[in-house]
Amino acid sequence: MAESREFLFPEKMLLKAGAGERIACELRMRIISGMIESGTILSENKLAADFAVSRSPIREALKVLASENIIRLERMGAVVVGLTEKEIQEIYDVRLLIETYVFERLLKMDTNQLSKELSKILEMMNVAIKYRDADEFALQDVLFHETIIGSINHSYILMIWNNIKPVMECLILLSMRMRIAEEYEDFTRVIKNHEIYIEAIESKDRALMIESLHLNFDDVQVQEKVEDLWRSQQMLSKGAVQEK
Amino acid sequence: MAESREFLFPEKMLLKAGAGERIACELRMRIISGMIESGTILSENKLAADFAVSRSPIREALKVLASENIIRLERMGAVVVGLTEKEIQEIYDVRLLIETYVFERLLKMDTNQLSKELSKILEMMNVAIKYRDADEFALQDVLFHETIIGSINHSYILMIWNNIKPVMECLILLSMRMRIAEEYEDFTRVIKNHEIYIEAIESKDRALMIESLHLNFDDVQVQEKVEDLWRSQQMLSKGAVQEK
DNA sequence: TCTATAATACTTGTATACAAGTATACTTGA
DNA sequence: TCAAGTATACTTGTATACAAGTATTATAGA
Repeated sequence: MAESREFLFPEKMLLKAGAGERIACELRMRIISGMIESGTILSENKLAADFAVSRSPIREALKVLASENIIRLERMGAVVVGLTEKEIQEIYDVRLLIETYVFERLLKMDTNQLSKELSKILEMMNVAIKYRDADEFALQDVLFHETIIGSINHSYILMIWNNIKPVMECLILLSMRMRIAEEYEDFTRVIKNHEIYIEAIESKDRALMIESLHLNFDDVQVQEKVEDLWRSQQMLSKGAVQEK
Repeated sequence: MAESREFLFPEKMLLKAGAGERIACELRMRIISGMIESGTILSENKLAADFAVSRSPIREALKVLASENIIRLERMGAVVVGLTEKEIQEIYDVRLLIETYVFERLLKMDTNQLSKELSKILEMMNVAIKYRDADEFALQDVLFHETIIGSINHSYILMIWNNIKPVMECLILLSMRMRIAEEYEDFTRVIKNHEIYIEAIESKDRALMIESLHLNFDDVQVQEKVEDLWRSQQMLSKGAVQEK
C-alpha cells in the first residue's frame, strides 16, 4: 500500500529553494487541491509550528500566496480563498490573452531556435509518459509554454506569466497526477496538441495556433470540479479507502 | 525658495500603510525617477539604517520591488534595474492589452453605473487642475483606469493591473509634476481624452475607445527620457540650480 | 438568565539576534 | 613585485523577542 505523501509539491523542484518558497509551494498545492478548504483561517504561529520553522519564512510565503489571490491577508489571520471554477476560467483567459499576443510577435521573428527548444521539451514529455512520471510531464508542459512566452523578450509579458505560473503549475500537476494512472491516451493527445502548436509557430499560421491553444486548454483544463481534486489526490497517494 | 522634499512619494497616500509599504513606495519612486541610479547595489542593512527601521520592513519592500522587476535580488545585495524606455513601452503594451480586453467585456455589460463613477473622477481631476495639484491629478488618473478595469469583475485581469499599477503610478506622478508648472494646456487635453474614453464606453464604440486609449497613452506617456526625470524633479523641488 | 465590563489569549508588525556563506583586503612568503 | 592563503567585514536567511491591537471568554452585577 502506498504511503501517504507528506508533501504535495514535488520536492525535487525545491532543492535549492529557501524555506519560504518551499512552504509557499506546499501551501499553494494544499489550497488548490482542496486539502485546505476555502474559508480556513491560517495563523502565522500555527503554520510556523506545523512546518517547524519560524514566522519569517511563513510571512514570506503568505505574502506570495496573497499576491496570487488564493489567500486574503486580513487583520486577524489569512483567509483561504482558493479557486472557484470561475477563477480557473479567468486564468485561462489570461493565458489566451498573453499567448495570443506572444504569437503575434513571433510572426515577425526568426523562430528556428525556439522551435528546436520546443521539440526538445516535447521529447522530454514523451520520456515522462514512458515512465509514467506525471510530475515531470506537468513540469515540462509548463516549461513548454514558458519557453514560448519568454522567447519574445518582453519583460512585462513575462511578468504576467510569472504571476499566474505557480497556480497554473499546481493545476496541471494535480490534473496530470489524476489522469496518468488510467487515462493514458490523454497524454498522447496533449503531445499531439503541442506538436500542432510547434507547427503553427514554424508555419506562422495564426488559425492553427489558436486551434492548438484551444485544444490544449480544453485538454489540460481541469474538467473535474476543483473540490474533487483533493479527494482524488488522497486516493492516489494513500491508495486506501477514505471515509465518506 | 522651495525646500527639498524628503519623500518623493505623496505621504497622504501612506496614512494607513505599514513601514514596508511606505518604504516600497518611496524606493520605487526614487528608482524610477532616477534619484537612485541603475546598477546601484542596495543592502538591507544600509537601507534599514537610512530609513531608521529594522530589516524586516526593508526585506518586505525589496520583495515587492523585485516582483515589479525594478530591482533584482541577488546573493549579495539587491541590484537596481530601473526602467529603460523599452520597459516603459512594454508597460503600455500591457495596458493596451488589458484595457482592450476589458472594453470587449464592457460591450456586453450595462455600463451606466461605471459611466457615472468615471464622470465623478473626471470632475475630481478638474478640481485638481484648478488647484494645480499634480499629485491629486495623477492619482485620479490612475483611479480612472483602475475603475474601468475593476468594473468587469475579473480577478486575474485585476491582478495584472495591480502588478503594473505601482510603476504606472510613479511614472504618471513624475510626469504630471514636471508638466503642471508650465504645460497647463496638457492637462485639459488629458481631460478631453478621458471624456472621449467615457463616450466610447457609453456608445460602446470600439474604434473610439482605441483612439482615446492611444491618445491617452501618447499624452501621459513620458516623452522625456527617463534619466531626465530626476533632474527635473530636483529642479522642481529645490528650485535651485543643479550642477551639470 | 441576560448584559456589560474586564481579563486573557491570540493576532500581526517590527526589532533584534544568530548562523552560514561570500567577497574583499591584508598578510605572509618567495 | 607578485602570488597564495587567511582573516575580516559584510551579505542574506532564519529564529526569537517585544509591542500594539483585537477577538474571545469569563466574571460580576442586575
